[in-house]
Amino acid sequence: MKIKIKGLGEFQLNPGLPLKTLIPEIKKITSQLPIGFKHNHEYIDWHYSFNEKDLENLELEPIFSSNKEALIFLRHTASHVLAQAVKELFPEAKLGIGPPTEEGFYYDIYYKKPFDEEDLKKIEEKVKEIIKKNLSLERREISKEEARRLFERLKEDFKLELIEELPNSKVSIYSQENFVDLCKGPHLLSTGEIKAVKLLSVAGAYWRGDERNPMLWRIYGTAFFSKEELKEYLERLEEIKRRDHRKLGKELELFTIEEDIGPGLVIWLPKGAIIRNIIENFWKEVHLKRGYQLVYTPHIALKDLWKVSGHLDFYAENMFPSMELENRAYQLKPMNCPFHIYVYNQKRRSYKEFPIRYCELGTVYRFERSGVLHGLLRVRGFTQDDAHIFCREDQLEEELIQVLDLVIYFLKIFGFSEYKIFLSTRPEKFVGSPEIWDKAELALKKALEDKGLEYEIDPGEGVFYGPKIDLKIKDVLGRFWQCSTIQVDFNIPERFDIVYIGEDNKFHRPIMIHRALLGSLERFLGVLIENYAGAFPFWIAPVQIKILTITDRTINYGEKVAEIFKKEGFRVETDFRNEKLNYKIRIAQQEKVPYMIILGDKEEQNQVISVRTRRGKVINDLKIEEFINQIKTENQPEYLLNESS
RNA sequence: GCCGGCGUAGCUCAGAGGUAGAGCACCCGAUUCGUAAUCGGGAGUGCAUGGGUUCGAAUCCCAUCGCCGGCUCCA
Repeated sequence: MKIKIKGLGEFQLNPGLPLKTLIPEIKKITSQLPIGFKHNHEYIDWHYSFNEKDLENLELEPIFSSNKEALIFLRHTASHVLAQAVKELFPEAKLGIGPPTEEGFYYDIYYKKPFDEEDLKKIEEKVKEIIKKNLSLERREISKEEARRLFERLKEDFKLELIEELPNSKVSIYSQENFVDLCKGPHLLSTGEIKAVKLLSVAGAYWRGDERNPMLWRIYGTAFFSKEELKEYLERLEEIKRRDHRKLGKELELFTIEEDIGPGLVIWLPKGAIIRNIIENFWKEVHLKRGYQLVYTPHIALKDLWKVSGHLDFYAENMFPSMELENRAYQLKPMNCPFHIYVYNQKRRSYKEFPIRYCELGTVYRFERSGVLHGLLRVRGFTQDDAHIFCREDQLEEELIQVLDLVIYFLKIFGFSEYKIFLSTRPEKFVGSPEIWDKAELALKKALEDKGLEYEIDPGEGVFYGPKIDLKIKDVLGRFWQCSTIQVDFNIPERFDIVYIGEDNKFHRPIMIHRALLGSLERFLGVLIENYAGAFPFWIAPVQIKILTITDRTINYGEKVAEIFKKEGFRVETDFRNEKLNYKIRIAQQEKVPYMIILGDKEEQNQVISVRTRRGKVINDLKIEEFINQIKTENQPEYLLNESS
């Protein structure tokens, strides 16, 4: 039978024989063997064999080591090597699952005691030994019955559980040396193809992610086709550590989370608060321009409000418990929506008024389990850049498009031009009828398609009152963060029975869109800190200019210059201390101040300034007005947008 | 919440049963020095909190709180 390989031609392959029997033949054509293949979105490795029926019209797409997908083969095999190493060192260990991931691979393994650093070291050595032996892998398809017997003999309880859930009557197993694992592949030809591997950490993980199940030990590692790539990856990890917003937040005095105040509760220090203030002002300005109306609402409300809204039925586990006063129960707000309903309800609404857009930087409190808190990215009190849009059904799509437009505008301003978009559909616990949900989901879909945005469906991940679009933004290091969310809601308007008078003089129910563009200011600022590595663009830098004197003689001139810049509205600090210039530059550099103005006798004589940027560029003898003009443009939020386009 | 690790001056960290230390920051003094750390001096912590073991605990044990890495969950 013939088999086609894209770009390499046709080959004679006998049914039942693995692809790797073709290697001598293929080597005649190319010196570079593919790592594996792809067919109809499925990965196929050299160990696959086909029957006659499979082979009809089969054309494989080769995957070479330069292709990102080749890493899946590599890392999957690396995880098997890891499992083999653990089994050799700890024969009683029981294997869970061991898949490749975005960045590497892991294997979940049950053992009577946790693996510590020492164990990890030993395991890594063993892994390297196994790689060095360059063991060939084998793939076999066996019946479920046979698999059951095999893994019973091996006492692999978790594998037995997996076998029972596999849909086909046959399952595949991969082996190397005396190690065998239930696995659908794909894998490398042999362990020696793993050129660089490193085990990174161990952590507990529930079997199948369910907290009712026993806990296994998850060993994380990563692997590459070359040592250089591994080195690059490890350097990237270092870079991530350097950019950690918790570390930078402390160093740059942006915010603090104090044990005495409470976990997940943020204090904005002056330097962080000014950034937040600048962003908030910009945000308000843009919203007012785009037809939103600004409102303010309280932080607590009577418990009954949350009964009506459905939060107490569907969201209670995320809410702080209520407090009683004068026989009435109050509730700290986890969302702003019910309040905006009351803004809407201030008067009888006409169809002519729509769309009505209320926005608020609303601070909400949500109870998050202690183990999930993480710096600014996951907190218990946060301020959403929230808005609720009330509109008619015929306006829904247009409004959604405008919201998408606005969110893309905001993200661009902050340097985020890439994102992943998810459409989250109806969850298990929901309010309203399935028909209404379908309608809402369709509206979101249409808006995305109108804008030509690609998206993935996230089944069952909607909020209890409606489906949503989430945007995950990609930062400079290629990591994704969820910030923006756009939600359609047909339900809460119904629960609060809000209406408007239509053209037909009858009551109608408006539709509500909930949306947060930056998400929460806390999380967004956390992401911003990491994205800019603390070196904020000029318009949001807490200190924009630092004035450094060379000797005490120029302090007077320094004060004069500082005054000029302050009067122009720039955020200026001075360092007139009796220290060497080098020292002052070093400090300003560490504070990541965009511009240092350096003043000595020469500058004073000519009434000019010397400027040093935080990137080390020096411009001597600048006229003050000239520099002011330059930084005035740079002080605009849209400055970077225009620069890059 | 669960699993593992950690918790020493404002910050970064050393000390691992014999009574607490370094660098930076801070205060004082000298120096007035042109693009990433000038020199000298001084003050400051009783080791997250509570309990226990011991002649003696920052060091060992237990509990609580918090943080870190994961699991689960989310803006």
